[in-house]
Amino acid sequence: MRLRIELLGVTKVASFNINGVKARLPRLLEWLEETRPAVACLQEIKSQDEGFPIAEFEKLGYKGIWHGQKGFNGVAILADGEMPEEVQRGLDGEPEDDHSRYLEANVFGLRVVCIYLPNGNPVPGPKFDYKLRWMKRLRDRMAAIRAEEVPAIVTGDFNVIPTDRDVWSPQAMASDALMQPESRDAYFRLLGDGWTDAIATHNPAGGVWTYWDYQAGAWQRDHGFRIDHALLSPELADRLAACGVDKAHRGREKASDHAPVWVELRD
DNA sequence: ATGTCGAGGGATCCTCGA
Repeated sequence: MRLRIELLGVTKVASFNINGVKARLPRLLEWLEETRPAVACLQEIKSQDEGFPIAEFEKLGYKGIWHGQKGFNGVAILADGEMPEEVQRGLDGEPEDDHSRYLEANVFGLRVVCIYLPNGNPVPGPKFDYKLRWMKRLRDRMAAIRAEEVPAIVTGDFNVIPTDRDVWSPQAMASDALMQPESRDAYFRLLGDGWTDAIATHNPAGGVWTYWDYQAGAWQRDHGFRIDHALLSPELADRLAACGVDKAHRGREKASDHAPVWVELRD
């Protein structure tokens, strides 16, 4: 019998852009066993629904829901010993949008939203326009969740570098969609609506990265930035006990280009 | 200036997306 996390008085919710669930499976299973989050939100599973290896997670005691598609994108929510109750998949407002980037569920008394926000490069262009429209649609949905006054967390790969303190070199990234003023404005509008950026709150000086490119020796040089976030509703913000980045997992063999982020919420 | 992955289609490489 595993030590139940409830005994510790906290619920750990983690997010991990895994960059391919099949390619990453050994690393992902090892991360779940070592860090044992109550809830794990996954992005970029890059798998169709029928190819998602749920049986491997069930062996570790996790249950889950997922929203995949062929080739790229795809999100999932796993929970330790409890089946997430799905609330919504996909965002309203653009019926022709067939990207699998949004999954929302109730689990462990929390509303958990797992997102993979569009990258938006190159700028300008249709992909950047899509990113900004998607952020508007996300804001609308998050406002509706706020109105429900439930303890809620929106976590995942936001593909937004919030401030210059969140990137190793603002100059090197200046033309990137991740830190355009429009991207940042849309992100800070979410915070202005009452959501708390957990990692930023606990690390006001910045310098925390969640992503290091595979190219140009970015990991070895610590050329990273912070784009994976956990946003807490007012009902949850006061319950934030700790948060962090599992940075060491980025340095392992066959690692994702992202490191997991996590929060611990007092019960 | 450049440096890498993962998936998919169709082929022992190319394209796309990041």
